[in-house]
Amino acid sequence: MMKNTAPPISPKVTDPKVTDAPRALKRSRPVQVADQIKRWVVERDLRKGDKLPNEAEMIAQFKVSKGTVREAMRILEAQGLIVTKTGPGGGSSVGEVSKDRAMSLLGNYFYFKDLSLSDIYQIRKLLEPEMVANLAGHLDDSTLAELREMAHQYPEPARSPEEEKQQHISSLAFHARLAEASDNDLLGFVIAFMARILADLTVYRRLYAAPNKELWERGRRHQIELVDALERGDGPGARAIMLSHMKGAETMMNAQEMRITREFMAETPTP
Amino acid sequence: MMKNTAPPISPKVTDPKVTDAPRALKRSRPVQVADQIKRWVVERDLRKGDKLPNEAEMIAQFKVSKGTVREAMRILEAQGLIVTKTGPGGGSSVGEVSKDRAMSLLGNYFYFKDLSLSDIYQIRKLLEPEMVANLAGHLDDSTLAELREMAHQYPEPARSPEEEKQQHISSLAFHARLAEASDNDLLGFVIAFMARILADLTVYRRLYAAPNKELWERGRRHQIELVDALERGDGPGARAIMLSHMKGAETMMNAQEMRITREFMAETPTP
DNA sequence: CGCTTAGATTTATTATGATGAATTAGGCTC
DNA sequence: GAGCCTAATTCATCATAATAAATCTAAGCG
Repeated sequence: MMKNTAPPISPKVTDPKVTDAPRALKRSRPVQVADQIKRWVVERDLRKGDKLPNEAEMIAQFKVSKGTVREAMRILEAQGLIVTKTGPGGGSSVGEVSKDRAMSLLGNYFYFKDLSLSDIYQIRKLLEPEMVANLAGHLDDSTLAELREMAHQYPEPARSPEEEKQQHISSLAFHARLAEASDNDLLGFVIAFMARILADLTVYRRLYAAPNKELWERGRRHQIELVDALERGDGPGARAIMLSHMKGAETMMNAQEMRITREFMAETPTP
Repeated sequence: MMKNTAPPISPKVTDPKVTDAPRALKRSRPVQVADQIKRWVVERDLRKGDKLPNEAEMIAQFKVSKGTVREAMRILEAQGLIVTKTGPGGGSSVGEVSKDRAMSLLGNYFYFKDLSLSDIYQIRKLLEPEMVANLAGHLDDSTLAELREMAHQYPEPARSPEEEKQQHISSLAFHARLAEASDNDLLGFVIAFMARILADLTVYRRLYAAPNKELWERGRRHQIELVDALERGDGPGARAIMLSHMKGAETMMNAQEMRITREFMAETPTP
């Protein structure tokens, strides 16, 4: 598609090559080159795995030095848009942005923002029930089995703070797994992102629920009932269970007054 | 400025051959350096504006060449974590990630994801009513005035497709402005992000509502009533109006079956 | 005295070329 | 034909030098 010559997209981005003389915007050359490569990719509708020209060609194409090209590549690589390999058949190619990287980059933004737990739970209470209502009856057997296993992973209440923490993280992984199955990618992403923030809080700030046996037991029962409801396609039931679960979790967390992790999110190296 | 003396941070210059850790990842040197700088920043709890060592010091610190340091800087810059200036007193400093950049980076992720309009509206219907309920009674006069002006900007139905488009974008800007005022940064961000996606769709794909006079008039009335409700602190009323508005907007959009923009989100150069 | 501006200084930016490392493809041996 | 070895290709890193941009200093001018 989009085969013809004229680019149909409005170039509100100040093209530094075209408008070079009068309005030299103070974007560095590597950034300009990176932008040009982005446009180049979009215009050709390249997809994951499609290859880009090699370094030498780029140098010739853009009339810049090798260092500049390399810096441009690093920019694109940092954004997850390309991957680069050495050797014959190597070079740079289009790489789809991983969910992990997207969450890390977004996490960097909220590093400066001081999110509160109630901020997060306000959204969780809205989104997670909706998501499971969508999911009911739409999960395949292997996913259901996986969820069921996660729900049953800790049959007993925690006996140590460390175990408590593990259970909390495991519970968040349960939610992240649900999010992964969502048909609505944006909904799933936001939910998974919140789960990750909470997990990071748990790890870095030793945030975990006070060892309240009753609340914990109810949380576990919720997970199991939820999987049941999902399996039998009971959307409203799943929604209700999740809402109840969110309220319970919020109660547990609210005991902890806590601010968002002051740590740039590390990218988990999963190539 | 910076206490001189010994290099304070562990300069575990990982010689690519001698990686002490068993999980020796094949991360390139620029990436390693970038990671170390990130750690360095976090450990000192540096904030926006705090300065990093200059190039020469980094070269000495990390025992790498100039080019490697520059590539590392470009990585951090691409993520919005640092800004660099030339000249005396220049160099690199910590820069907080702008909302615009965060949205662009996240948009790159969804570039590959084919979001649908119904995906977006499913979430809007949940989040936007909640947000305005929070906002009621919490807006200062200038914000209210600003919103009111936006709501009144187009007193007449559009007479041309181009005007229609402008009105649609203006309406989205109204929602983005609301999101900006949200106390809940995450909630505000998600809503602003969706508004931006829809705006990009409008611009790039000529997506705008069919010129339905009645629906448009209702949308406009909604905005005005909403500002009124916000001003008098009527949370439930604001919520109801927004929900109704979202349903109306969804109806308009659903006429268009449309997929998300196939365009990397351009960063608007707003320093 | 105050303002302007020419120059010096600091710092990043770009360029060039040489050497090294990683990976694959193809050929060679058995 | 399987497995190893060599060679070719491509990026990765380093080193050096020249350039450009921003700021500071202070001389010069009115």
